[in-house]
Amino acid sequence: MLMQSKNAFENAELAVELTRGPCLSSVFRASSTELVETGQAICWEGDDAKHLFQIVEGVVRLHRIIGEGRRVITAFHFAGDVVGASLLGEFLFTAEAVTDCKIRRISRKNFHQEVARCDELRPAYIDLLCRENAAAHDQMVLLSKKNAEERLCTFILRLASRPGARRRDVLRVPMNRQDIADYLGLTIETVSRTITKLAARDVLVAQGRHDLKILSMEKLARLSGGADDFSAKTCHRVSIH
Amino acid sequence: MLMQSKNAFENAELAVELTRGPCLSSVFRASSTELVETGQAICWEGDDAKHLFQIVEGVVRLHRIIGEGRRVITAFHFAGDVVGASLLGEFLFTAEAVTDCKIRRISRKNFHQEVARCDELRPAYIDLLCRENAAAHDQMVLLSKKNAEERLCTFILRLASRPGARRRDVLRVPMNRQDIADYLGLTIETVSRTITKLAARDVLVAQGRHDLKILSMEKLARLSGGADDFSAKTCHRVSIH
DNA sequence: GCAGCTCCTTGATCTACGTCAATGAACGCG
DNA sequence: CGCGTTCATTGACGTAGATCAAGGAGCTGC
Repeated sequence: MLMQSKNAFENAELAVELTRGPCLSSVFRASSTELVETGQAICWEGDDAKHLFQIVEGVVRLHRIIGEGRRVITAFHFAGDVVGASLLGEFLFTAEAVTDCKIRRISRKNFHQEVARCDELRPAYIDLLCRENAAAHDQMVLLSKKNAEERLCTFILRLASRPGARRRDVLRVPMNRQDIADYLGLTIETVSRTITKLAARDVLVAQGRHDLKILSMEKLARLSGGADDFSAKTCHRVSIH
Repeated sequence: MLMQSKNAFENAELAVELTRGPCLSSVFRASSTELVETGQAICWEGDDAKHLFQIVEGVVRLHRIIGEGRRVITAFHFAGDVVGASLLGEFLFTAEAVTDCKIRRISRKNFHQEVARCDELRPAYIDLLCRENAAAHDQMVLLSKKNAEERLCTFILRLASRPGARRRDVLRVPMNRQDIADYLGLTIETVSRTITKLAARDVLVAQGRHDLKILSMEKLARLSGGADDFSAKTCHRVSIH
């Protein structure tokens, strides 16, 4: 039915309303959507940051290359997320589509004009910047003090906490092992081994390359190493149940 | 004597003008300065973020505690820096004085009123948030992909790039080894051994606990592992001279 | 349905860094 | 000024995770 075909779209809008308030999303509403195929870049590290993007559908990774073949994924972004808000002059990352994506763009100039013009937009923008900062801090903690198992569990919890990411207890993991490894500061082999180990402990089971069946959210939360502001919340949520 | 005491003050003002423009600093100008002794906390992780602080003099570390005795230092801040700008509800870190400090504070409410009121303040505030974000990204790269030597060299370069941090080729390092280790995601022993190794290679020499004599900025830059937006700049600066 | 990818898993080994423990240098205090 | 405390260095050893290498599983296209 109509509902069905409109669904992904509506979900994106909904996600936006829920996470950022209606405001920031409305800036993009006038722009037409562009299609970006899996693997294609949306913008490049070092380029002039002339645009901001909103992800309407799909998953995007942000990465930086350092030296010979070292890649760091600094963030994943999902439907409703805005990419490029926290930039001054140039892009500090390359953004690439992890899955086929629909995006909208707005020029940096227009964006800032809109933000300056509309009093309700400004707090939403500040809010976004602060959230990005908080996320970066959590990631610094993860990279600095967590072991492989804690990193993986934290990552899975983050994914699982997105509304609609789980269908029953099956979690969709759109990115491949290399993406996960580069995000968590590990190798592909360690990610793989850690998943196997978690399966042996009845925490979760891999079902194909892109699905994880979560057997125990409690164990996952306990193994995530805490103090990440997110897992703290999850712990809480879990212990209340 | 009065001159003397006013001197540090003036320098802080100057540092502020240079790094942030006159605007954000002016918000704090009405506030009286408070003294914070070495080791004392300025605010605590988890507390309501009711104030923002500006460091007038001294060095401050921001840290988070995770689990049993794991501490992550997410940033160091220096004279002129504003602490607590990128927060929504509560402090995401504990801030402590690394050296004796003078600080000023302003209530979050007043701060946001001022920012909303003054059109010139807003870009300065956005600018600050974006810079913090960029710094967090650089740190994520460091923690995720750099080895001990690259981390240390990057850190020393960052310190050395602050105006006035070097007296001739002697760099003041106000923090102790544990602070450095917790900032770089290493242990105190590894930091110590790495300094020794750099000394053996004629890159630098430790002079007491808190001074490093830099023997070759070029080597330092080469060993820092690049791609950190900072070290790129430094490389440039060095190669021009 | 099988050929040929790409991506993932598993195993064997290697190593950078952590841990544990002892010694030595700096700084404050009586 | 020497004594004690704190902080830093150095050494011996252990280990989590990287690296290297060999299958295996899952798509894609004929």
